[in-house]
Amino acid sequence: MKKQNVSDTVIRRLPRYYRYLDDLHVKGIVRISSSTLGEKMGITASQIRQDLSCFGEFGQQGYGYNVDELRTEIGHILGVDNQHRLIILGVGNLGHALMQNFRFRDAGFLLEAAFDIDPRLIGTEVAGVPILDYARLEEFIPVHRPDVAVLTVSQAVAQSTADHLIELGIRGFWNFTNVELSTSVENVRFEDVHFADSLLTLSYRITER
Amino acid sequence: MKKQNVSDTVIRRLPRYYRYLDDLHVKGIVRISSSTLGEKMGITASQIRQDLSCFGEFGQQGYGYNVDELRTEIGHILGVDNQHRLIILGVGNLGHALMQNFRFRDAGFLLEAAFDIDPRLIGTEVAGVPILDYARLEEFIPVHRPDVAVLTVSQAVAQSTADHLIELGIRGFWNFTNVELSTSVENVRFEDVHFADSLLTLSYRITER
DNA sequence: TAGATTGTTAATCGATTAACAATC
DNA sequence: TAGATTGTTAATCGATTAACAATC
Repeated sequence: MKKQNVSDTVIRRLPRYYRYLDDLHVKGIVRISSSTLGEKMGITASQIRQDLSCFGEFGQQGYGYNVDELRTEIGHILGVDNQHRLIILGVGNLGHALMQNFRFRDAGFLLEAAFDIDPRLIGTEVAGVPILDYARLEEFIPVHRPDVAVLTVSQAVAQSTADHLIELGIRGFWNFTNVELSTSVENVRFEDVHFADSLLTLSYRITER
Repeated sequence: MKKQNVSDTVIRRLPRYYRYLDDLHVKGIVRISSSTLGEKMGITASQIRQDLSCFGEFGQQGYGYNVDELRTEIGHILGVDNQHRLIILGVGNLGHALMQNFRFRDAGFLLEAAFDIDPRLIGTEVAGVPILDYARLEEFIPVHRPDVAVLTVSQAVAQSTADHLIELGIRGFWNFTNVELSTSVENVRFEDVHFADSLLTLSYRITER
């Protein structure tokens, strides 16, 4: 029975299921039971079945789950076959690293362009993706209609850049600045990658007390 | 009354408190109540007081909290004044970006060196930090005794690199490879930064259904 | 003193685990 | 058919919120 609103706790586990299932698939494993998967992942079989039940019925009694099928279903739930379009704002070290290394395709995203204000970067390409002048954003967005903006600008301009992009219609932000963004506009989603927060929790855990 | 084992949910909120308090401190704000802070952060005053009570009593009835004092206390709990030492494994785009941009100092870490196998990188420096030959790891670690290794190597060698480092005594890993690491050695902590998982949750949230 | 706000206990809510009938 | 394993309901556990006496 499908749920209306699935809790954030469940959503945050989906990519992990997706990764494990993809791995099993690559290894040529065809079927898996919730208990075997649970063992591998270090969680209970109950949790897996409970999580999946939010979205439908994907298994078969006495058999378990077809790995490829379940992987595809979870991918679908996550929206990886939606071909979301995305742009990068700020081609510093981190923006550049993402352009060069991150498999946007695997997450179902198409990287259309990157933007910067540095004249030495504008007009060049990284991994086949053009770096355009930030000033040309306003003409670019209505034409290409990207869904998501990756924010790899400096902290100082993070909020103002976001505001500008929201005004132009962007509704999803993958935020790498160590700033929490906010807006009064409806349906804008921020996904923060807080490096510092992550390292600090590690610091806590290795601190003797 | 201090708790023995503080739950992970609480720990993961501490860096956020730390950030907000630091911000208030920089803005020159001296005191704050749990309700005002809660409003700013979008959480309840109850939660703040409950969270803090795991570690001690930091406020004063009728007054609230001294911003600078509470910030310092939370920093202490997180271990930022421990001067943890850290090394980077793999100076690709991402390793390089972290060396150049990330404020390790602010998180209480001292970046001692980076390691790579590329002869074009070995012997050079980034932001004043030397890049050394991976082959020299075994002589380096016993001398400098780093606490944490940042893993920015390729997926393919992630687990084997971790195994090697664990053998040499490293007990904390800040893991940027999209692989989940494991070990049978006690007291080893992994903190994963899963870019793909993060982007996939954003994908879910912007997908119409 | 009166008002404000803490730390903590109790109540509520949500998430995880266990149990089991249904069924492949 | 018998064994295995699902999806779901019920029980448990943990986390969040509310309430309030203590007190600055």
